[in-house]
Amino acid sequence: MVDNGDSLSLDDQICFALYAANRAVTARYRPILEELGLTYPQYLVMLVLWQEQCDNAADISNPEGLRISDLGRRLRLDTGTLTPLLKRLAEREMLTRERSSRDERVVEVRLTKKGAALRARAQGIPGRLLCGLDVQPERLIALRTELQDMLRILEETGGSSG
Amino acid sequence: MVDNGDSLSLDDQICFALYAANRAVTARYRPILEELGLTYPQYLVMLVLWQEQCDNAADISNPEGLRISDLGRRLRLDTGTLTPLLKRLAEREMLTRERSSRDERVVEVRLTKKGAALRARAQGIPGRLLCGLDVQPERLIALRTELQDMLRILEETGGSSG
DNA sequence: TCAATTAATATTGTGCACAATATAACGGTG
DNA sequence: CACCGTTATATTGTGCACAATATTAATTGA
Repeated sequence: MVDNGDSLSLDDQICFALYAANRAVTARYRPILEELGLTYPQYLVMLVLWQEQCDNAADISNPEGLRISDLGRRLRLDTGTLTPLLKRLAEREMLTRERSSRDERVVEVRLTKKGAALRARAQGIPGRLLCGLDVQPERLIALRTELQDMLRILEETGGSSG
Repeated sequence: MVDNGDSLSLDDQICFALYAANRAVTARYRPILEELGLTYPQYLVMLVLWQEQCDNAADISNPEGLRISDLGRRLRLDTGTLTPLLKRLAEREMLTRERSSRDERVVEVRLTKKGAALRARAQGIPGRLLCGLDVQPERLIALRTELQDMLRILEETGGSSG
């Protein structure tokens, strides 16, 4: 079973392994996130906002807010995905969307109290997921590192030449 | 940077690494598959059909065809995804959808000549992708194995108990 | 100052994913 | 045969993803 990279067998394709594993993990998250009223991409957005709030804990007034473009950079998502997603989260009062007064093009996203409070309920989620998984933590960390490396390589060797 | 599984940091989450890497790989495929007029999930369907055709090479008449339910099992997709996808591929004459005469519930999917011929043009795709990627093949195979293991574990420890 | 350019977000359209439900066909039992 | 539970696929509705385009605001430059 040598993989010279030219096989068209489904089972030989790393791309399919990635595709199927990703959906399986998302499916595992789904019922847990449903308790919080979040979809998986919405959860990722909240993770960024919660992180941001921690980083800005020193500031009292937190005047900045996170731009949609910054969210997009972190999550690798564009506005076609983020705009409606953020509107749904805003409808549920998890966050606010406000035009920046300094630059009217910019929309600043901020957690509401409700959104910030949700963090406590999300705290146990990563643990609960790994819990049901019979895999050594070191192996998961190794896998994560490999995936991050691959992502970095894919993003660095970007566009047209190949 | 210890990961006890309780971090809510985006960068610590294997789930995000999986999510982002999957989309990055899919994005890398997109322009190549566009040459064949296929989306990425459509490509996966074609992979299964091409494989099936190879396996049945001994049969001359190939009366069986692949059931939608079999496709779904292999790709881990349900009819809500597959039915419209297969209709689009049928419109483009890549495959045919026919009710089984023996069991009218079943829809049998078969490659057309055009669909079968596309295999030749797809042959080089895995190679072209890995080519632009500065990663040792062994590392990719190891990553694939890890992902397949994870998928298996996720599917075995299935539903409600946790 | 005002046209041109750039930047940030929004909108539109297509194609997945998936939950929930519907439809139709099979298979067995009385 | 009529009834019933099961199986296979289809349909509907919601929510991503992403390409392409539009909109509005800031910036630059004659």
